Amino acid sequence: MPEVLDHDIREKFRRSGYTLTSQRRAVLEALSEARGHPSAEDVYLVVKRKNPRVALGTVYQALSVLEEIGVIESKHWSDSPTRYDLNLVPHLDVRCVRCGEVAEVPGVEMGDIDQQIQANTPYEVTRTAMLIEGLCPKCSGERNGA
Amino acid sequence: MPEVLDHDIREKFRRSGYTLTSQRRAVLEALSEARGHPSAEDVYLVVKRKNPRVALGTVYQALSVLEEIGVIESKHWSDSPTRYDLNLVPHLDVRCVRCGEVAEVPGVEMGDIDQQIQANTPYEVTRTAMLIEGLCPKCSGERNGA
DNA sequence: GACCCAATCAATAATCATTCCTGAAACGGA
DNA sequence: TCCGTTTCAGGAATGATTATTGATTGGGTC
Ligand SMILES: [Mn+2]
Ligand SMILES: [Mn+2]
Ligand SMILES: [Zn+2]
Ligand SMILES: [Zn+2]
Repeated sequence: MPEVLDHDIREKFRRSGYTLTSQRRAVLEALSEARGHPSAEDVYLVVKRKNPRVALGTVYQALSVLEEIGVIESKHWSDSPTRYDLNLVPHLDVRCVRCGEVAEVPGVEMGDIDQQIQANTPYEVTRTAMLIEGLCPKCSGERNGA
Repeated sequence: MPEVLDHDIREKFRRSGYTLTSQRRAVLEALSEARGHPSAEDVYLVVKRKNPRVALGTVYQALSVLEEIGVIESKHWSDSPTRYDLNLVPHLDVRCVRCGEVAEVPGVEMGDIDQQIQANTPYEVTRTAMLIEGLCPKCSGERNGA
């Protein structure tokens, strides 16, 4: 198991005032095990394997705290529960509309889109995100096969 | 009232095989009246003013049909019900995280982002969208005033 | 104009992700 | 150890959306 709880994470907890409880640690570990982009439910199932007493609500709370202090990120697709991501480096993710699998899309240059957006609206822009849907190779192949 | 039911729309109904019922026409009209980016509930309230018998479920059904045949578009933000838009020209919209108001963001050049995305994933990309959140001028001003 | 059939509708129940609530437990400092 | 605060587990509640179902409608046919 990689060193999930590095200095950076401990520091973010310290600065935020939140305590690093065993449940929050467990959620963090589950998130790094389930190397994909798990939903709250997915995380819950992993956490429960080691500690059957945790409730789904607790996982939601923990995820919310972790996101608030900037340790994880959430991504939202319509027609799907929220997915969580340990990868804090800005990047794009694509979700298969058929099976739900999420994969990263590296190497896309977004350029100055964010500045362009801010320059063209009187709103104070607080968040921008690229939403990508598609068919994964497996589902794309099965479309009229299997 | 502008000519909402232009040739284009009638033609899309004809080609799809769906019939242009009074309820669907009412939803379309409500959508063009509520010149913003109304939710299904918003549309429902407008429709109900003229025909109190329509049910919310009917509005959802009508919106779904209208989107399917390409007469309207839906946009999704987390923490908000789906918004519907008569403006079919590709464009960006920003939503105020405080009051929920949606406004268009003109003049942003997305460049070849979509091609870049498709070139960098084995997925067959079926949809991309830019999600923008912010504070509208009014809410931004009130942040530490009013 | 009466009749027929398929499409559509209204009303309501069900679903599902997420949040809220409550009393109990754990933690940290005086 | 005692106290106040934070966190937790469990379960109920919420809110948007979808599914179900039986009734209604409307357009074509005789
Ligand atoms: Mn990712
Ligand atoms: Mn718009
Ligand atoms: Zn797939
Ligand atoms: Zn606002």
